[in-house]
Amino acid sequence: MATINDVAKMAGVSKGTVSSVFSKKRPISTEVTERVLAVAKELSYFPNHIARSLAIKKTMIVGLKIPISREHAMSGFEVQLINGVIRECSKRGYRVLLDTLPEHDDPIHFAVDPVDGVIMLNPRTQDPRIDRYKLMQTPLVLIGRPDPMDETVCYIDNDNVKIGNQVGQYLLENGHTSILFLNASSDMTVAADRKRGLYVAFESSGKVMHYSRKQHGNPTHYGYVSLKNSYSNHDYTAIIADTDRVALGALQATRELGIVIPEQLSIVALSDDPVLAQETSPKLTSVELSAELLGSEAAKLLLKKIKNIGIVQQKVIDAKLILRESCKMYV
Amino acid sequence: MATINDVAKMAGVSKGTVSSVFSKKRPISTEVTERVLAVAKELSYFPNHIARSLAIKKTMIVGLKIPISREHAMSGFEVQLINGVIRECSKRGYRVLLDTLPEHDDPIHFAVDPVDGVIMLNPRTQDPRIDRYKLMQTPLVLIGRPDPMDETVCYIDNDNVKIGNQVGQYLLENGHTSILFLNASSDMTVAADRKRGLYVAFESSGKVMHYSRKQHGNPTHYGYVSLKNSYSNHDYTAIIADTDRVALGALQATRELGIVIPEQLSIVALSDDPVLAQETSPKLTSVELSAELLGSEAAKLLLKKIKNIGIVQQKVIDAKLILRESCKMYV
DNA sequence: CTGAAAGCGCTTACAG
DNA sequence: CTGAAAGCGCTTACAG
Repeated sequence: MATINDVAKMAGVSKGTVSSVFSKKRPISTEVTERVLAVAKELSYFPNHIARSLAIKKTMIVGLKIPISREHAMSGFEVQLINGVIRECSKRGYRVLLDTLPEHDDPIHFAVDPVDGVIMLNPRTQDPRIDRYKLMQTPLVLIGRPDPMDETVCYIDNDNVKIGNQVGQYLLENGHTSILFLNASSDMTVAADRKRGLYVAFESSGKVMHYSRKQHGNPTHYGYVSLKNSYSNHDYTAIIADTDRVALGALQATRELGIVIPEQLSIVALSDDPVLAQETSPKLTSVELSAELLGSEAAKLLLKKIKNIGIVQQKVIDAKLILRESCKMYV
Repeated sequence: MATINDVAKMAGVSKGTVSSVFSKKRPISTEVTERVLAVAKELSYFPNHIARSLAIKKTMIVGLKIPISREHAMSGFEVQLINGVIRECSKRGYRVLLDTLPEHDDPIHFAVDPVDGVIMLNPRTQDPRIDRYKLMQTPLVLIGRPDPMDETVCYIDNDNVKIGNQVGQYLLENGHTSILFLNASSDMTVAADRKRGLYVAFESSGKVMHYSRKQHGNPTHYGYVSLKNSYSNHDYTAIIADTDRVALGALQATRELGIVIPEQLSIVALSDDPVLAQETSPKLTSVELSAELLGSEAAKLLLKKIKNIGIVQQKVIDAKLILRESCKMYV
């Protein structure tokens, strides 16, 4: 690969000049410009992004830290979210470095990446990475709230307490008396928040709430097995599934069990791929988390923070319960 | 941000030594190691990935060029494909730089990116980027064949002629007499290839094939409008939809038109999201392109090529027609 | 086991 | 409008 030096020599100019004809940061006479361009073409010279980044300390790349399980495909939620950040970034000329590598807790392996800022999905409790980004002064925005809460960090989140509460309310108002909550795994703040919201709704109702947490593994399988194993011993009137894929598994179990939805059992999913939810039969009642919006708002905020490192801001994205066909109204 | 120089000075060693402590490329005494680490921690030093990349000429990042429309979400095909490359890359410690930016045809804006190689989805006809990557000696693998054909470039592809042919055969064998082919837009090699395969199947059959090409815009809308506008004037017995989203649109039109599937009209989709295809009603007969496999094989090949720039290799991924419920068998 | 120095390929004041 | 030189933050022979 030819370097800026090669073309400078062959064109008989300084590398500063070559640099300028490519960057247009200072005016160069047309004759020199043409000569340089001709030589560049002849030598197949292309500017080196890395060297440039090192010099100007900016890459026009945004890092997206998103833990994707090795075994399963991305969920609809993740896909939409990625979509949101890509779209927003691409609008402003940024590209996205997808980082799904398992995190080293060892700070020695923490390097400052070739990015101008990072978006981090689902920070863990006490996530050490948050402090590290602070130390390296890398602009950071979380999707999902930091735990413990820290108002000096930027984040975008749903109000998951509210979501849990709302779904609980809805079910109660429609006469449900016994529900099964198939929650996310317990290390996620969303799981805790939704559970809390739901509890508040049920607290004084006297109704029964069964509870289960996802351990690991295939979400569809989780939904399937949970229902299959426990339905006969309980009289659920409704089940709340952590995601649409969990709901899909549950749906399958109901078919095999001969349970008819929503007459004998209602299902609501908490995270929803709008196109999938409309194609299931019955169509899935679900709460729309607006994953795409979470993503694009996170990107917007990050890009703002990259321009102006000082700002700290949080934003909660509204979620709404979309009534479709999988829930029975008892009243 | 502290640099390697700062810690070297404060620890009273050379930067080569600091470098070695972090990279472990040459042995450093434990006492020096500890001192350096302590200082690094105190100064919040983190190695700079960019500087390192410049020095060693390697980034452990793979570029993925994938044109994603600004308006619509990624298709299931794209999602699975991305999944495949991410998974494979992440296994080997590589990260993925997602580049959805519109390509400048202007070679001036072509820079050598901070990547060790690139995967390019759907190269255009006469794609000038292919030559440019050759010139910059960046390992490249295409997903979709180069057009015109060039056996010196690495690529992974389905056999789209065969796919078109197979679907045509299947429809013919089942007694279909008039079909509508809702093809992809004409600038894609897949469109030409599938059309050719289909033609070959229909050639001597005496059956009618109506043909339409996607212009742009929403695929679901394309399927919806195409069917809605033309069904009354023709007697299609089957329609072939370029993707499952096109099929979804067509399905919607059939509902509004009161056409019952598959009794009055059969539908087969050419690109398929397995989970979606199973949730539609009726379940969609479709050909599985194995997008995830296309992605992971492309990544495998690229990683191989990064190790050994010399190799050139092509691979065709088998597609299979999955019979579900949306096609009637007339015989 | 460690250091001094050149080098990776750019950019950018400073000077003219 | 252009050049010479320092600098961005690392790595790596070479020498000891």
